[in-house]
Amino acid sequence: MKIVENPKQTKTKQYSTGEDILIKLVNKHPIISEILEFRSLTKLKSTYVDVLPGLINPRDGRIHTSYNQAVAATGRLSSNNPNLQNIPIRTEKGREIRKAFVPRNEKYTLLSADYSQIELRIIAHMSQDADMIGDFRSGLDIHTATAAKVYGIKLEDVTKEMRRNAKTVNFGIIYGISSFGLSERLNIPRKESSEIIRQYFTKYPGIRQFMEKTIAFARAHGFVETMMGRRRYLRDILSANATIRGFAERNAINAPIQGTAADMIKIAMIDIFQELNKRNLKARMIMQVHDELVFDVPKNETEEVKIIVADKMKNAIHLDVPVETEMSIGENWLEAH
DNA sequence: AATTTCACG
DNA sequence: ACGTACGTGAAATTA
Repeated sequence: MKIVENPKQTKTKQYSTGEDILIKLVNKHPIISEILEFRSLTKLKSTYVDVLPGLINPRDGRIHTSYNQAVAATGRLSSNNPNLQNIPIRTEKGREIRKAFVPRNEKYTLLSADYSQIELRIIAHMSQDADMIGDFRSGLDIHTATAAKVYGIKLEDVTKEMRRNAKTVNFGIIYGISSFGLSERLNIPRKESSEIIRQYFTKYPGIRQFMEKTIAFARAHGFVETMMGRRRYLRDILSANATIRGFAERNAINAPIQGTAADMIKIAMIDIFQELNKRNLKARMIMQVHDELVFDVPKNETEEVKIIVADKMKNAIHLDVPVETEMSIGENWLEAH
């Protein structure tokens, strides 16, 4: 429609119309926001609403997924046929879909338990960064603490926008951030994003050292490891092509963190399974969504199961920072979350 | 069959 | 000069 100077194109020379691109064009033409709304609604309809009812098993009236243990390179599970690890939650209409996931009958309730900021806690532990460990130990809201450090202000002076930016930065750290990537996500100039990253590494020097050490290890050995010794091999870590090498370096940083979180929840799942059996409880672990476990629990077992789940999740792998979980129950998956 | 987009953590 | 945040799976579109 010629509403932008240099339209971004995909590698096959088509005009990019992904959400990130369109959002930047919302003010250029009234059609843009209509397209975005249409896209989000048709996504929900075609992927979930039109499909899931047909997948109900007539034998038991329930939907069954498969969990793959040897697909994700980091050690995470993946879920398919259908994927129950990407059920909507972020939009209002999406949340209606999540409400359809309910306990087996009226005597049962759904219990959801999830780890709080587990990957950041793991990077704090693995890097042994004194400041980040201190922030977690003092029970501070980590994104607020990061904002105060990066902007050089007091905790109480952190605005919502600053906290939101710091949260984006913290996520970026886990993924192997670049100033370009951060500038795109925060919609700020490269100069500003570079400055934020520079400040971040000044305040959390252990994090930078951990990243450098991890990449050096990958160069020397050709793989990186989680705390439990799970390896990810990185064949491109010595590539002469900077782009390809950059991907491998970000994988080197991310895999030990994401992979350790995967190890942790898997250990918790084994321990919980055994404990439920040992106590002859009727509660059943029915789903895993990377940092969350969902249980179908007889209402009279809820208090006992909550204690077991919290204990096994928190104590699966010891970290030098607290490991915290959030849990709640509900008449559907949205309420329980 | 490959690519693009978008749902989730 | 170049490309650019990690991990998935499913549906629609393109070639």
